[in-house]
Amino acid sequence: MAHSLDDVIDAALRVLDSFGLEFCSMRRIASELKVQPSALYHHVENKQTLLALMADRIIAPVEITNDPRASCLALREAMLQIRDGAEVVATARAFGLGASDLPTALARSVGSDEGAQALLLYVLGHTQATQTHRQAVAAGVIAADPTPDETLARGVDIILAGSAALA
Amino acid sequence: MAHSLDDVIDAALRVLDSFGLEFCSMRRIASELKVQPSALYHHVENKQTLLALMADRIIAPVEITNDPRASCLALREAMLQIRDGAEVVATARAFGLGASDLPTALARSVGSDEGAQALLLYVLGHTQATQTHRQAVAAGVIAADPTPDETLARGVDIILAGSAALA
DNA sequence: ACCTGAACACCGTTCAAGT
DNA sequence: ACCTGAACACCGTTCAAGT
Repeated sequence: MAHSLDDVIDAALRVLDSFGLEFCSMRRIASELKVQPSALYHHVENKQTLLALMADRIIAPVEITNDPRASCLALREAMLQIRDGAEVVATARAFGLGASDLPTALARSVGSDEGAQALLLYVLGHTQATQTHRQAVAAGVIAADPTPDETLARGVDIILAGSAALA
Repeated sequence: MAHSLDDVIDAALRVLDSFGLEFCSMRRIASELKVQPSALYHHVENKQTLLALMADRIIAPVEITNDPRASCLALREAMLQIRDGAEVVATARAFGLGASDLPTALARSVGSDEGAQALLLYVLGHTQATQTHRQAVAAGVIAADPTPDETLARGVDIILAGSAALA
């Protein structure tokens, strides 16, 4: 049966979660769908746009409310649901693709554009560090950290306090 | 004449600046040195460690002083000297390689670890955005921004104010 | 509309062998 | 110590052609 764009994105996210971004190739996604690699290009222009669509799907469940602190924690949770989720979202964002309403929505609830940007970059970077650290632990390369990774909230509070002070 | 590790890093940075990270392959670096690709593996274990060495070289000129604001601006300047410089430093850092003393030095002058991490992630992300934006302008994909990119200082000030407030 | 098959121009890395 | 030559197991993307 013929596949849809959504099927492609689903398959891509499955491959991502199973093998990681490094091995999330067009060819693997195609074989996950039991289809030739060239078939993917009927649904998607290139790999970059597929990655942007994946990023959008990853952050889809996060609601940006009036509470920027809660929004940041929700963003983190959403990205942690899938392997290399933060890296995918960060790269898509770095290339100016996808997730473009998220920073503007954050800016509204923070007050300043720079505060919102700092907040977003901090959450992305911090969560990315969390995920690479977890993978290193899982691979046995490193020992599990005694302190949990709930330092995120503190960083968020710092940026929010600074935004309020320089409003 | 036989090449040294430094020659390899030099050639890699030359290829990076000319073609960008996307095309900075081991094979191109080798051909820049007029050498077979396999020859590189005599100097470097794999591509990742070479990237970390490149990152270290890029940020080598930045001095971390007691003035975190000046340190951040210096870091930005250093990364802007070379094409995709911020991306190289960010990726190397994300993988836990290279540039590892920089955040600790920053933390000393900021007070809190979270403040230093937020500062670093902000500078890396902001500078990366600057560079991709500039490349988009150079490629004619987008019009030059009317406002210059000196919003970095404001974001830095926000994070510093927050760090001081929550000390 | 959706896909196949084949091709093009690449990758990173390994390894025996040369000097 | 430093490098060559050849190979292995991959990439992303294009394009004519099929149904």
